[in-house]
Amino acid sequence: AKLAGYLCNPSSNDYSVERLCAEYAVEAGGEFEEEIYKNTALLTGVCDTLENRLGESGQARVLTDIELPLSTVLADMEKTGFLVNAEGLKSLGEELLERSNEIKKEIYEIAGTEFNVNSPKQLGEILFEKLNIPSGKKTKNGYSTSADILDGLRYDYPIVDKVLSYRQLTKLKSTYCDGLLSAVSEDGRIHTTFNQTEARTGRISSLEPNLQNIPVRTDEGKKLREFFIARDGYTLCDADYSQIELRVLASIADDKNMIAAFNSGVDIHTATASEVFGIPVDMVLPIMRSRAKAVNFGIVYGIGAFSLGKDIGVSRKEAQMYIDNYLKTYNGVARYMDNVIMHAKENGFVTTYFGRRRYLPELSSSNHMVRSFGERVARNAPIQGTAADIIKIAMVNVYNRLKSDYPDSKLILQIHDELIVECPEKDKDAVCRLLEEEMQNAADLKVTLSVDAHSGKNWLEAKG
DNA sequence: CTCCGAGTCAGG
DNA sequence: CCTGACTCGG
Repeated sequence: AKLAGYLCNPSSNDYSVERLCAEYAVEAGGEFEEEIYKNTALLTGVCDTLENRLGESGQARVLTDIELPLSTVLADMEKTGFLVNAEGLKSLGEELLERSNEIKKEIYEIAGTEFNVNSPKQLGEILFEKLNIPSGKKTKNGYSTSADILDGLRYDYPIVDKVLSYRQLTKLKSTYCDGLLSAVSEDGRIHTTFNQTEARTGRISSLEPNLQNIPVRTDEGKKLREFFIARDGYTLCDADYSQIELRVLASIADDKNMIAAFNSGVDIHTATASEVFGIPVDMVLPIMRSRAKAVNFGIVYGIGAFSLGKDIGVSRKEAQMYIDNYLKTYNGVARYMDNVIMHAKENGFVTTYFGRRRYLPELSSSNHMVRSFGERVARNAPIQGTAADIIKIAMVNVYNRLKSDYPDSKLILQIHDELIVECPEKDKDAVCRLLEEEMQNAADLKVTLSVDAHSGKNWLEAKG
């Protein structure tokens, strides 16, 4: 009932039978001697209603073929958990504490006073009032001290550089070293909880602890992944989709140029730059690729010139020019983006390739901000949601094949476009091939899905 | 002591 | 665009 309720309205936040009965006007009817009989009647009634709704909205298969079988897979993943090297986490935590304390002292010296660096309020006062560093005003209660503001000041003001370093170290220490350590169970493993009815796009989320946001982008953060390990005699196999969301976009927009770009085998951002700037692939400069990459991301997110300009540090006007050129190159994407909003305004919802819905009441708001938000979501949700559907299908298929062919191998984690299996060492190559095959074949799109799989004794190594 | 919003930052 | 955790401060 909960999963059916989620599919009927993924924007809700309570799928209890009680709440569902209220939402869909289900009543038990008659008198009941005991509470449990009444609850059973309500549950039966609400299941009938939801089943009908799913049939009418074309989501019956999303429930029966994706979400219900997935729930078993997720339960098994939670139960299995991920083995960690707790000693390693602990000593890294101690090292981070020492280093952050050093930096904290240096910050106090430059500031000429001791204060709580972790308090944005106090930090803002020190930096932008006491030290008169130019501020890029913002926030309700004062100055913004966020990384994107401080980043532009770090080379001119040593204290800013130190604050950013301090923040990085304390983040790693508190959220990851301490946070993960407190989540290690008796068996030495971390058992996250997967929430299957939280994300409005159809993704799953991970909490207590969140294993879907373990650092990877910085070298400092990456080290953490060495402490996520396979048990003795076992290996980790890690497989991830390459550019799944852009491939989904190329396919559902049926954009001939973007499909050709993927089929060319050239790195997609380089290929995009080559198309947009009208130059050969080998003439693409790093800055051009970087711009093209930002636009590719921006398009997937449904963002406009304002956010894009802010992201890549150019004017709104210049950003608009990039977007215009991009949409001229990928005119199928342009057509798709218009159509999806038209459809959404007509029907009040958008759908993924597999029929999953998201309702968008924001589109009929009289508030421009709210409406624009609705339009960005309308552009993004089908893409993000289709990618989520695809990896869910892959997970169910991987789970079934492992269970029959490699019963000692276990799926242990999903991170939106990535799957991790812990398998006996001798099976690692076969399991990598299995992952690649099932992930690639999870959906038949107009662009082939590309998957890279690697193995290793720890997560960092298995990432390849 | 608990709760909550805001700010910040980790991932996709 | 989609999430979750930690910290501060009320």
